Amino acid sequence: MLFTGSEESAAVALVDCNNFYVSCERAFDPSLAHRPVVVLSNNDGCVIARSEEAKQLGIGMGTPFFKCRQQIIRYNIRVFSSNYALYGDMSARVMEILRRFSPHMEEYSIDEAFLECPRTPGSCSAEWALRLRGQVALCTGIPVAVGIASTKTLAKVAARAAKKNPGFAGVCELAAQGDIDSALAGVAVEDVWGIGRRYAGMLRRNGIITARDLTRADDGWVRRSMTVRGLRTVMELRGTSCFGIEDAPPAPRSILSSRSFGSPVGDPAALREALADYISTAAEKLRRRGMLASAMQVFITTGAHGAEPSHSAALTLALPQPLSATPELIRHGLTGFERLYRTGVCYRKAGVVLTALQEARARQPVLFGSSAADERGVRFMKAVDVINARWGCGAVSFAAPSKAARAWRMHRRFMSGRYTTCWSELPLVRA
DNA sequence: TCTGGGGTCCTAGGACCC
DNA sequence: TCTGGGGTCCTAGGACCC
Repeated sequence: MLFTGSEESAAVALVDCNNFYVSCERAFDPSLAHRPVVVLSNNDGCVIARSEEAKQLGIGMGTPFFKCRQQIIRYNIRVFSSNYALYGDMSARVMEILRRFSPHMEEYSIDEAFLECPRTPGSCSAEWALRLRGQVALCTGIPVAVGIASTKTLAKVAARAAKKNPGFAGVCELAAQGDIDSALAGVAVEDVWGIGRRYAGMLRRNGIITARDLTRADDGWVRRSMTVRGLRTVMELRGTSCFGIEDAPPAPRSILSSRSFGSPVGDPAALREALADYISTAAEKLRRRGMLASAMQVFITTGAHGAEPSHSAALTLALPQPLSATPELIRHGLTGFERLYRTGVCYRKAGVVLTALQEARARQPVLFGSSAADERGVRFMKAVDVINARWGCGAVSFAAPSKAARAWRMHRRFMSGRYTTCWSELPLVRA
């Protein structure tokens, strides 16, 4: 191999936590080892994480809970509601360890990170990956797979191979073209990163079945039928890097907070209460990012399931000035709600999206109105955030009072403890 | 009875401008 | 019948990700 200095691009590693949510539960409950375990989405709606044992029993990703309940009982599968306080904290611990292994790292999702492989003389990438894997396991108890290749998309393929082959010890490096080709021939086109259900169907109808077939497709055709994103994916599979490692994540462009209700809700007072709650959550996230929103979208929907006619309504509101204060955002949001709500309709879900975001620092002073009142508002919200950080979320909250039963609150019937983020729920160890 | 939530990017098409 | 051309900005919708 001829090295040509700057043209030689560094290898990319994808570190992927195995069955992350299940692994988090197992880290605090050793009795779950080697047993089938699943974790459910919000509202205990569908299966979003499965242990290997559960996968082998045929529990599919995304299966609604009510559809696999019989299987769960029959095979004595352990079930958990999703515990994001726990998973988020465990993720932060894993990421902190990974950061020690590379100067360039992108936190890609709650359970994945892309790292630039440091090129240390005399030490190969696979050894580096094994050390990294050992550290994460030692410090957090979370098993990870590592895939190494010249592009992110190929690193994804490598990580899959690392998980699938027990002989690989959780690490797979794809470097030689022959290895890459045979790996791609074994990957179905729908399993390629960036190819979803729609594109996969279209590709299959055109005789493109595997990732290897895709590398041989015509560029112009790919560009026309799958946009430039699709073409970039194809280039990446061929070894040309198109997606860089983004170590400084760009500021978010929108912030969303929404929930499906525990049970359908028709009472407008209860809907207002739910919406106010979601707006509070979104506003808190907004302030934590040091940002302001100039527009918000409110929506309510009956959902597409069941025989009843579905009704979805959404409204985008331009705010009079960039805001982050919860009470004002609630006031505007509820004004929007009044225009959306239809009497007699039972809704299943509501939410809010904050958009047209900007840095709070870059804020223009208000032309009309009092900046002193503004200042007071900012100090007030800061105080509320501090209290909630100290005493737990919801210690101080903004009410849109309702006498209605809290039917909209989500179901979480199988919740484990917040072992790492709440003093009263620390795990007990017996001698 | 019971089907998640939170994001990004890209394109097409319309409004609007000169 | 004919009815400019070129550009920007915005939004909705569709695709994707975990």
